[in-house]
Amino acid sequence: MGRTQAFDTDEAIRAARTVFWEHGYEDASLPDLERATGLSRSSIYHAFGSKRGLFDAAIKSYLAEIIEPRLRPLNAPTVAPDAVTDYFTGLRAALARRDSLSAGNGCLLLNAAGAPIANESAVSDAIAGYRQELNAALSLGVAAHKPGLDAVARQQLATVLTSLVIAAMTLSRIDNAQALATLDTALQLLTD
Amino acid sequence: MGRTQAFDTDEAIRAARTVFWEHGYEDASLPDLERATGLSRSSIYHAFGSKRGLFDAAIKSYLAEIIEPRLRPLNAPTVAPDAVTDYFTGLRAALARRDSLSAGNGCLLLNAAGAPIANESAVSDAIAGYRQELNAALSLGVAAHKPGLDAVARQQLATVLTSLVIAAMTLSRIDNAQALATLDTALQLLTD
DNA sequence: TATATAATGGACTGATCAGTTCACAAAATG
DNA sequence: CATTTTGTGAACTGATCAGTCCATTATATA
Repeated sequence: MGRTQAFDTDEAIRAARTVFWEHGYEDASLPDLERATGLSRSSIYHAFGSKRGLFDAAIKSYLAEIIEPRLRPLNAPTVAPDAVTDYFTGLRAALARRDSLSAGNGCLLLNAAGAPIANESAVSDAIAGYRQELNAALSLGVAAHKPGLDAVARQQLATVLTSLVIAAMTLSRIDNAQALATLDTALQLLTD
Repeated sequence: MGRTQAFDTDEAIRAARTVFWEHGYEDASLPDLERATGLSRSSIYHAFGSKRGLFDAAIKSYLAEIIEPRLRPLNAPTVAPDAVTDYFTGLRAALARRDSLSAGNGCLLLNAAGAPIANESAVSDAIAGYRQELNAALSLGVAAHKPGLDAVARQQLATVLTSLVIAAMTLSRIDNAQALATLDTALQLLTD
């Protein structure tokens, strides 16, 4: 029996995820990733096969640990009436904390949407899937928050809210105030 | 008196603009730019100083030739009631033409928002300014389309429409159908 | 403790990057 | 037609890139 792996795989992925989040895929260099993970190049290649393999793992980690927890109340068996507004106030708070990764770097997935890596179908599928899931979750949240709405109006509002999220995350890097104002608009729409 | 410049500067910028639009700033290589413009490296550096200088020129060209013409009816001294809906049907048509640069590559500026080049303040200022102008123009269009709306509701609708545009452009690379559906939602909101 | 197994660090590869330099070609004036 | 001014292409520079490879180190078992 040989030695066992010294580092924690998930921890390494989290460290790499932060690098990709801050720099994007193409601008994240292997020295950057080595530094952040504390692993040497050969260990990275042994464990993940390639930079792409590590990025794919980072995407899965991002979905599971960043996106999914925030959407969980909206996907619960019974959805609280305030779950949608809670989602937006929570996201707003994250963007308002100027030192947070979300405030400074927006969304790992959406940032990739405009980059060359988005030409890889595995990546673009992940982004498109994320948008779909966000929309579906917000639609459930809207249904719980405004039970009187018919299906068409509910879907329309869900699409609007989804787009407000996407726009806010896109803008957060560029203009924090505009990003916060965008989320405030979402909250206004829900309290009208 | 020496010889005069043989190539058309604006034409060269347009060619470079297409390269940046398709590849983004960091992934557009100088050989790519040489090929597209038909200029040699030294001519590019002589005329534009650097890759960044050429990119800045491409941004200005994009704003002047792509963005501004589409917003012009919304910024006219008197705005037609249908100017907003025309804006969205026009943008939708561009995204529906699958071979168009917008359909395949979204927005040159918004793509840059998630890239490392967005850390340059000149670039992020241009993107933030574009979003502001889009919002202001759409607000004027909303005012002409729904004169009865009070200022708060008008600004709220303008922010929603702005975000729908941003989301649609962000998605166009990834999922054309979702991008078109996003713009359809904008048209629904305006005809309600 | 001997041995097998796997993690690891560092040197290396070939490609590509943005940017520089320079000798030469082209054209507008006198 | 000679001279001056400037545009231009190709070769070059040093840095950095992702990825490979191998000798060495560490550790879990028998």
